[in-house]
Amino acid sequence: MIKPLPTRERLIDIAGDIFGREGFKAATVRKIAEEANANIAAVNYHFRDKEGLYRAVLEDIFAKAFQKFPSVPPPGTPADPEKRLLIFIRAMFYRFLSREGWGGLSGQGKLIAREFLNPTPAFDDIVETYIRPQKNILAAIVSDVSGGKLDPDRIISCAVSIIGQCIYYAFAAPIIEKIAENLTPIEKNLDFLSDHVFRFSLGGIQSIVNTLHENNGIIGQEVHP
Amino acid sequence: MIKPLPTRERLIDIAGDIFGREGFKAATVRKIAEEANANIAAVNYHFRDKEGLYRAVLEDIFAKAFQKFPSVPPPGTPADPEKRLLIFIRAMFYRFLSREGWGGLSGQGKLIAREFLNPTPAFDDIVETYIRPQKNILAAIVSDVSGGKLDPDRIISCAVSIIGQCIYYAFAAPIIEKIAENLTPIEKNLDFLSDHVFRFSLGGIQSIVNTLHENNGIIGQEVHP
DNA sequence: ACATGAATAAAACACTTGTTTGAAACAGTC
DNA sequence: GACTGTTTCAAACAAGTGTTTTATTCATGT
Repeated sequence: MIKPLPTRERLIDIAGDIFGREGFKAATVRKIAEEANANIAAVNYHFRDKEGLYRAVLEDIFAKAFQKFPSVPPPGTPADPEKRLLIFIRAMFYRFLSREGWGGLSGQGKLIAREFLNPTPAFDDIVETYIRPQKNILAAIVSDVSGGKLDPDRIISCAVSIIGQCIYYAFAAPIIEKIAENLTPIEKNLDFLSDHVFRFSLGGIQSIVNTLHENNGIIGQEVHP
Repeated sequence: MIKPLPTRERLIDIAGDIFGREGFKAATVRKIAEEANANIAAVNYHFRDKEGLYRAVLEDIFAKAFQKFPSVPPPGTPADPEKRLLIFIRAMFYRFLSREGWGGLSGQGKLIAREFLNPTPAFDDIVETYIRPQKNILAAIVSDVSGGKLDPDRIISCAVSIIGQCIYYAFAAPIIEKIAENLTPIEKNLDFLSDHVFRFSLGGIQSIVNTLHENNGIIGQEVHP
């Protein structure tokens, strides 16, 4: 016999899914309350208003996922730069797409994607608490992998290239499913995808290091437009 | 003296912006009509209903952008695979982010991102008409760049990695702006960004080719979780 | 000048939305 | 068992939504 979650928790779980699937405005408190088996007024009682519920959802989603899938190896585990890169990439995939992460209630992943697209005021705190530290971790890894040969701007460019690949799988899953069935980012593909992005990115970084001397923008100057 | 656009066209332009910024549900026909200097009833008169307007917007956005920034060199222009890759990447960046593309009325880019996240029925046609052919073009380029050494699944993986990098810049622009000011994907950075993604991806493809013999999943097997 | 159809305008309609209200049910304590 | 604070519930409210209606203006061809 499983103890049922209290109303407040049920609301947060369901709301994360519905907010993500339909967006803040389109999601209605009526539907959220109904699917959570709660009364409509429960939202206002527990969270003041709809936005209060949304803030609670956002905080909950990030706290749980980063706790469950940390981006760095456990303390005391020595790891060379390449291995740290793989760990980082894999954590990202699992966080976004595994059943234990945001892939289970699949709307939750979309909620975050929506925040990237149109950050709400509530997201400012999240950026500082979770996103920026992640950027710094990855930047350090990229710097190490490149042997310290890259300037800050190029390090960040590479970091964005890496994150972009990972997030795109989560973000564009419905389209990927349509035009590349085999790569649908579901549980059993996560290791393959992590491995692919890892290798692709290693080569990418190396390539940036190797072409450092070339004058930017010379290549293909005559390409239109 | 510039001839003012007819109401129908003004509605499509403005609606693309507002739909993108706020989402289909949150965007109101009142606001769209007001900003387009049109009457509220004009939407229903010209497009039957709100969804009709949305469909018109979607079709318009894709038609214009792909006409303005084609992914392939002009007919009769011979180009080696690498050059075709650069052209493809650059076209993507300009389509998404330049003032002449979807970056001007910046909501339009977001509208497409929203469709990737949550495709509406109206998007099915777009996928077949525009997206799938793009996938095939890029797949052919990747295959050529790799010297024909990659199997279909890996080709598509690489293609997704490339597209992911490009789209991520458009999609996550607000966050990138916050944590990596120098790389804000605005007009003057597009060539730098195209060049970066081009080099990164060339190295990435090469790396996938070079590690073809390795058994998938062996690397980092003991990595948690 | 007139007739005809397309385009615009203001007002009204039916419906859904988030929120509030006041009463009822529940839990724990003395 | 009565008291108290917390939680749940059904009903009502005010604001905002997409759409329809009806009348008016505009453009064009004869």
